[in-house]
Amino acid sequence: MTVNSNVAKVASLISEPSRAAILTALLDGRFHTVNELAHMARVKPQTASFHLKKMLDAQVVTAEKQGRHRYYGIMNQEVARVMESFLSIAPAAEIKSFKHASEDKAIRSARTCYDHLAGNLGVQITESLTKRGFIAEEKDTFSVTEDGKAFFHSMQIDLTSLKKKRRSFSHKCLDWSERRHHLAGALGNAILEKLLERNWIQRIPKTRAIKITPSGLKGLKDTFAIDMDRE
Amino acid sequence: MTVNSNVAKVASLISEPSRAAILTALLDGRFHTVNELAHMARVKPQTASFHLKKMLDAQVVTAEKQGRHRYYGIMNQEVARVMESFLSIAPAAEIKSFKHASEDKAIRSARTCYDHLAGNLGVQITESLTKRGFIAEEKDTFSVTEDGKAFFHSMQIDLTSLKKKRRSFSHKCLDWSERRHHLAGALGNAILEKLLERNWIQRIPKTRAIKITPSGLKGLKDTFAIDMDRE
DNA sequence: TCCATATTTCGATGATAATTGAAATAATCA
DNA sequence: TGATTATTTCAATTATCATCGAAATATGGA
Repeated sequence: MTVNSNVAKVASLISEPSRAAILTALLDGRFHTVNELAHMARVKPQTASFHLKKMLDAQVVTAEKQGRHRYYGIMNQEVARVMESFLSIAPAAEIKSFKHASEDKAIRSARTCYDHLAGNLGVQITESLTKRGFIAEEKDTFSVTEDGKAFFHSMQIDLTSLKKKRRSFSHKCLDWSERRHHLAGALGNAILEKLLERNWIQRIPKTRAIKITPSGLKGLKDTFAIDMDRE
Repeated sequence: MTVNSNVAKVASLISEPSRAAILTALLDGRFHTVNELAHMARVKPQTASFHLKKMLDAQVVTAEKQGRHRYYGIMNQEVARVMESFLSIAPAAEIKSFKHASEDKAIRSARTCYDHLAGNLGVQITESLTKRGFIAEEKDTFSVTEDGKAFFHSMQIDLTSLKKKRRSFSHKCLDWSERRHHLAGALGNAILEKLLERNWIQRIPKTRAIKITPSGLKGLKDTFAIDMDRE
C-alpha cells in the first residue's frame, strides 16, 4: 500500500505529457527558465509554472532564483536515470514531420544524458575504451585499468580529483536508443567536458543533441579510433 | 515531441495507484489471476481487468490463459527494472504488516506436473539451470547452451535421443502453485526420471506429491546448488 | 444439461486534474 | 517614479479517467 502509492506518486509526475516534455528538456543537465520550458513543452507559462511547482514540491526538479528569472533543473542523477530507463521501455515513436525526423536522428546519434555523453557517440567511446583495455566492465560500474590511467592522464583528465568527488565515479548508464551501456558518473562527465573544451563537440541550442565538429571528427578518430563520418 | 509523449504514455501506466499496486504485486516474478490482483490492489475484478487490459496492450504485462483462469505476469526484466528504479527515488516506505509477511511464506510443495517436476522444486531447478547458464529462456521454450550440453552429459542425460522424440523437447510450463515457468517437455521428463532413478526423490502413492529423500537433499545441493532443507 | 466461478464488456457516475484568461507579485531598467 | 518583463496565483472551464453495478462470455464440474 505505502510502497505502491509512493511509486504512483512519483510516476504521476512523469506521466503527464507536459511534465514529461519539461523533464526530457531538462535532461540536458542544464537549467532553464520557466518561459523556455513552457515554449519547449508548447504550453503557456502559467501551465509550465504550475507543473514545475508540483515537481519542485516532489523534489524531482530543483530551482534557483536569479533576478526575476527562476532557473529550473533536474534534481539529481537518480531522477535522470529513471527518465532514461523509461525511454528504454517506451515504444519507438512514430515520426510525424521531417523536422521531427531530423531532430530524432540527431538526438539518437549524439546527445548528452544529464551530464555525460550518450547516444551512438557515447556508446562508441565506451566501447572503444573497453576494447583497448582502458576501462573494464564490472557489474554496475566500469573500472579504470593501469593502461587506462595512462590514457586519461594523456587526455589531461585527473582521475584522483574525480574520485574525491562525492558522486559516483564511473557507473553504467543504459542508453535508450542504443540499448547498450555507456560510461556515466564523474568520469563520463569529465570526458564530456574535455570534448567540449577541445571544441570537438558542440551543444545544439535548446536540445540535448550534440554536434561533432570537423576537428572533432579527426580527434575522435585519432584518440578513440572512432569513425563517426560514416554515420 | 514524439519521444516525450511515449514516455508519458508508459509512465501513466505506472502512475495510477491501482496499477502501481498490481505491478508491484507482480514484481515477485510470478503470475497471478485477475481476482488475486484485484484483491491485492483492493479494487473490484472489473477494475483490475480494466487496468490489466491497458497494460497488456502497452506490453507492460503478459498473460496466459489456463482454463477459466487468466494468469498475468510482468512482461520482461526491463519493465521490472524500471519499477525498481522508481523505488530508488520514491520516498521511503513503511514496513509491511505482519500478516502480509506471513502470507509471503506461501505453501511450498514438490510434485509432478504430468510427467515432469513442478512446484517449488521444479521452479528451483529450472531457475538454477538458468542462472548457471545451462539453459536459456526463449519465448515459449528453454534452449540448452553449450555449457548445458556438458552439464546434462555429466548427469547422464542424452540430449540427442531426447530430441528424436516426437514430443516437445523443452517447453515452458506455468506452475499453478508457484506461478512461475518451469521446465517441461522431454528434457523436463528426463530430469524427473533421473532424479527418481537416483532415489533423490520418491513418488508418494496415490498423489502427485513428491518426497525428497535425505540423499536427495545432498544431491540437489551438490548438483543444482539448491538447499531444500531450509524451506 | 444446469450451475458455479472467472473474466470481460458496457454504461453511468463522480472525482481528479490540466489548461488558460485575468490579475497579482516581483524584479529590472530608464 | 513608471514601464516592462518574468513568474505565480486564482478561478472557471473542460477533459480525462477510475470506479463499479449490471450483464455478457467463457470454462469447469456435477
